[in-house]
Amino acid sequence: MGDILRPIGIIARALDSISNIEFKEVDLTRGQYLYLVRICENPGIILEQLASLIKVDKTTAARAVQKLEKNGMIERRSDVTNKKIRLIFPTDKGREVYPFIIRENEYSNLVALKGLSEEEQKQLGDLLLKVELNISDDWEYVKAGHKRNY
Amino acid sequence: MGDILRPIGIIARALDSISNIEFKEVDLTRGQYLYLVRICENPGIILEQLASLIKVDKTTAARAVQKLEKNGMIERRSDVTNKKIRLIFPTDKGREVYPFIIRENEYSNLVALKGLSEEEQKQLGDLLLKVELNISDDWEYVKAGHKRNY
DNA sequence: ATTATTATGTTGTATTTGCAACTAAAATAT
DNA sequence: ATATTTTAGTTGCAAATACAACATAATAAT
Repeated sequence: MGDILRPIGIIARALDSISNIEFKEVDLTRGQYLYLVRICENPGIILEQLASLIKVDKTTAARAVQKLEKNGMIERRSDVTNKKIRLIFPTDKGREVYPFIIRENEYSNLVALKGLSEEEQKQLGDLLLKVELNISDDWEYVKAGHKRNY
Repeated sequence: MGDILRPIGIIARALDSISNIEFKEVDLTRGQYLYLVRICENPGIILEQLASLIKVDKTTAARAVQKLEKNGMIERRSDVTNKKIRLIFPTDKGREVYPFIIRENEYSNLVALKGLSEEEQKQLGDLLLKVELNISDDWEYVKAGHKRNY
């Protein structure tokens, strides 16, 4: 069976590295674009959902969101029915940055898929979604402190 | 055109997160397994090659290698013909850890590919290699300080 | 109704990551 | 032969990341 972990890691690091360099132009520091796009697309999302969506530790997400708030990109509102949760929304400033992120991501996607047929692109996307589903469970399991046996 | 950046990022973070937790058992701190496997498979590799292979900043690789050296996992030897480079080799201790890393990675790979047919697995692997090639050039380009226009 | 458990979020601390700037050897150009 | 550029590696700093431990609200169990 072929290994997919390594190419996936390589591609992910390369893309993330490129994005982080390019998003300095819109005053986003390392990693922040990840959170901001999700918040723009899911206004009212809560922290734990956000962390789970991105697959990042919740304390990392917490500090990223704190920083986005401090920089005026997002704002948090308390819920009326649930005093514990804090709903996260993009501000106007955050919404202005959003198209820039999308444009960059679309371009990187274009570069990544260069030379693949329409059919191949679709296959790749479909297969990656399956892999994402497969691995998500193990991530939650291991993060929750459980031990996989193999 | 479907987006592949997001699933790839999600999968990569999830897998890396799992690995980092599981490799504490063999006294590897975050990220170190990445370097150690490559060094074991390419004994005598130099730092810049290693960084480029993994797609990580060379200063990050430098510090990871320093730490692996301090912990007795790898050793560095100077080259006779080239005074500038330092060849990196695994130690016996490093070589002992290697099979553990491989076993964990193979298991994660298995989980990731669950439910995919042999044919699909092969396709996915082939397509990812193409994507890796596509994006590698842009990574080198942007890391070298150049600006992409899109 | 009270207790136990889970869900959501935060802070302390240690470590990793990477950009900037630098040194020096090697390779290339003049 | 000398000067220039590229290659390889390092250190200073600032920031991100995540584990541990915690607080408290919400939910479930008794």
